[in-house]
Amino acid sequence: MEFLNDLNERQLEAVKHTEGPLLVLAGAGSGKTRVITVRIAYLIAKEIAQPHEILAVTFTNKAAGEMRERVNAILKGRKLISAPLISTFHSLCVRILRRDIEALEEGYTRSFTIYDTDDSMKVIKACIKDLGLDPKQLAPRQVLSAISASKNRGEDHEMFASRSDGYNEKRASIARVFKMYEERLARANALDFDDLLIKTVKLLRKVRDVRDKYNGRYRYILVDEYQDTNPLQFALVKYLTEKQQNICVVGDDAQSIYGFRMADIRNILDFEQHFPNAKTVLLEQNYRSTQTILDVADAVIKNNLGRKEKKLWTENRGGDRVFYYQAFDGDSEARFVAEKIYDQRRMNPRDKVAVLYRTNAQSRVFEEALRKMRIDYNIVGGFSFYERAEVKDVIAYLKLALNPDDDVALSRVINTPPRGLGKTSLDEIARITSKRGTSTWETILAITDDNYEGKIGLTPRALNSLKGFREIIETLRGKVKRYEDSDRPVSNVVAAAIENTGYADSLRRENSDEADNRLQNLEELVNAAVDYDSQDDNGLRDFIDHAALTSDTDKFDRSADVTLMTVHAAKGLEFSTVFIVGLEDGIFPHARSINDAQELEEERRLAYVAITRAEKTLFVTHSTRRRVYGEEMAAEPSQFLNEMPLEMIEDLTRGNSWLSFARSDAVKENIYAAKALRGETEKPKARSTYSGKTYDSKEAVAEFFKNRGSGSAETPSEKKGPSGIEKLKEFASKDRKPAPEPPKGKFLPGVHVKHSKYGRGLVLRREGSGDNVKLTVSFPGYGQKKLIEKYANLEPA
DNA sequence: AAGTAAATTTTTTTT
DNA sequence: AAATTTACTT
Repeated sequence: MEFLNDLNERQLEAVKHTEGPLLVLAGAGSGKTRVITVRIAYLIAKEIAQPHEILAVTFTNKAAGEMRERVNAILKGRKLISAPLISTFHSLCVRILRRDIEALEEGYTRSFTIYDTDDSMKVIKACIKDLGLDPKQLAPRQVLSAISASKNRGEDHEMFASRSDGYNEKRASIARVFKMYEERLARANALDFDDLLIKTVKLLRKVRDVRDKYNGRYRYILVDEYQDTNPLQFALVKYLTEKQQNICVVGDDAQSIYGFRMADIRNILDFEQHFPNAKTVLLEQNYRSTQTILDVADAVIKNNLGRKEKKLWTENRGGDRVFYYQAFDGDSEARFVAEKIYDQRRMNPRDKVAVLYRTNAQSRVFEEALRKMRIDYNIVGGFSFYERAEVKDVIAYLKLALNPDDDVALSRVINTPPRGLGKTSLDEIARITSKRGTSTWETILAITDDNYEGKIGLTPRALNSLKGFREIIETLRGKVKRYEDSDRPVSNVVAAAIENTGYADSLRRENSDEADNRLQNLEELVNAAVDYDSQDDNGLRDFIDHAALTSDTDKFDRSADVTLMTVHAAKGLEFSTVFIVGLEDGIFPHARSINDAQELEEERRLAYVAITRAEKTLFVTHSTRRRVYGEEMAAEPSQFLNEMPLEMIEDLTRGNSWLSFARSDAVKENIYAAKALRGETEKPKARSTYSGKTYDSKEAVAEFFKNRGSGSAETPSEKKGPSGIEKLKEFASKDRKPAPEPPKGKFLPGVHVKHSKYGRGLVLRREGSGDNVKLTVSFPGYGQKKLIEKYANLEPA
């Protein structure tokens, strides 16, 4: 068993402890995936378990795929009769439900449809409308996330309603939507992402036979990224391991970054209580990064309270300092990154580079800069292939063929391509449907029947179109059956859904570049289907499930030289060189997390994840101005930059930067200010709730913007002159299209003001004119406030 | 009914 | 700035 040789003692301990519950607390880069994969291989090679008796669960398809690959690599050469099941939580649930959901006796059948977030949103919107509620007051987005959060806590709509009776009108409205949403999903034989888990847990809880079956089937269960499990996933694991207790979980509490999806860090912290007699193995040796990078990461994460103490160490030598750059604006930040990548690629062509940002919206400028420099890059996230409208349309036809009660799919394609069934006709069909209380498809069947008795407010032409649509779907359904046992069950039907529904013809008639492009995408979909036919002998059903459960983060290509992605998407990956960009207050940490201590800690863990992705070289950048919603706003450095040890940072900014100011003698002499810069003056209690800029808490430090008379990041040093802000403006007018001349003597973005209640703050944004001027001002300790200039009584500060 | 222009909103993070 | 929704033509 030579594959055990390159494990350290701790890792070996984790691999060999096969019986009973095992918790592996694995720090970043400590060989977590290696432990899981080797453990699987060990179980098989030692014949402790048959391959098919092993279940490994991950969160992403990407992780599952990689794990599968690595297990295969270790075991290559051995003839195996079966394979371990390595799956995501959601695919595992689909697999179980496709077999056994009918045992739940809730009316769901095995041909249920999966609704993705988009589909769910459509149902929510329809519910809000049909209940006569105002979508302005009850944002569908909010409703959806409230419902999802509730579901993930393990509640149903009745529990939600019972927690909300009485005074809270909004909650009561949400409860009504919740109820209707559930009814509609049930009627459509559809499950949303949360339901996949909920129904599986329910099934295992209620039906003894089913629970026994899966308990018997999977004798060894492994869970990756256990710190990201939510209560439902925990329940699932608990039920699946009930009998044998051979559960091995691997995770790192410092990398818990899915709180917004109800992930509960206590699952990992309390593992020993949940599973008595659990053994715990701590992996602290890091094989990925330099000591410098680990020290920086550690300095940042130390600011979180309540975590399992864990100190990573490495045998790797010190390494470079962390490179820092302050840019003038988003474009120059991107240009800097592109240039550095260019240099890096020339010096070390084999090294992989990643650009990590907080939100997907930040990717654009970096894409443009890289394209200008002719650097090939790969981008993870954003638009996925399966999210394209034309692909979703065709998939909707296929879903409809498998489950015609799927109302969302039906409404998507009933008039796509246009068949003369406009709003009026669709409203009438909806009216009859809600009167009958059936699915839309059944209404269509009824009213297109020549013997239909009821009143139909449809024009003969519309009714005729409807008959045509019915025809199309029924033909497609026939094809699914006909090709089921052929050797191309998927691609034949996919092709039919494109050609025989009038979809392709309609695109061809358009005769535009755009339409051509869409046709090409559909060709790609057919290709994917052909692939699918040749690889697995799974049917159309699996193909559709795959499309629903595969996400954009799954398309990471390890061979790409340069990858752009969010920090979330980067979890579990590693790169020689990492750029963490947009380290600004309000971006990273995100503005929505800044006023909540818990969420701020999650942002900090996110920063920790980002830093620890780097093997050799780490760049951190921020910009002093940033476009948000199309408007330029002043931006302050992220508090996470403050938390990094200044002596480990090398400033690459040309001219003065926030960092050079932070280190300047003037500040160093003022010990208090220096400490403030490092965030060390906060009272312990205020610490975790503190939301302002730490260096701003001392007046001397706040002078920063004023004092750096030598100009912006881009301007080489000059003699002291006008204020920094004026310099910035001057620079702006030279470098780019002349900005509209702002009114003089007013509170412009970038100036500090004084407010009677909130004290000193920085103007971020100014909108409107005359008496209607609205200002967005950031007050340390109070967060961002929107003020009407006329009434706010601000003074220059 | 369908296409276009105007207005409005949007950004966390993801299975 | 871009995308989505609504209002308004034809």
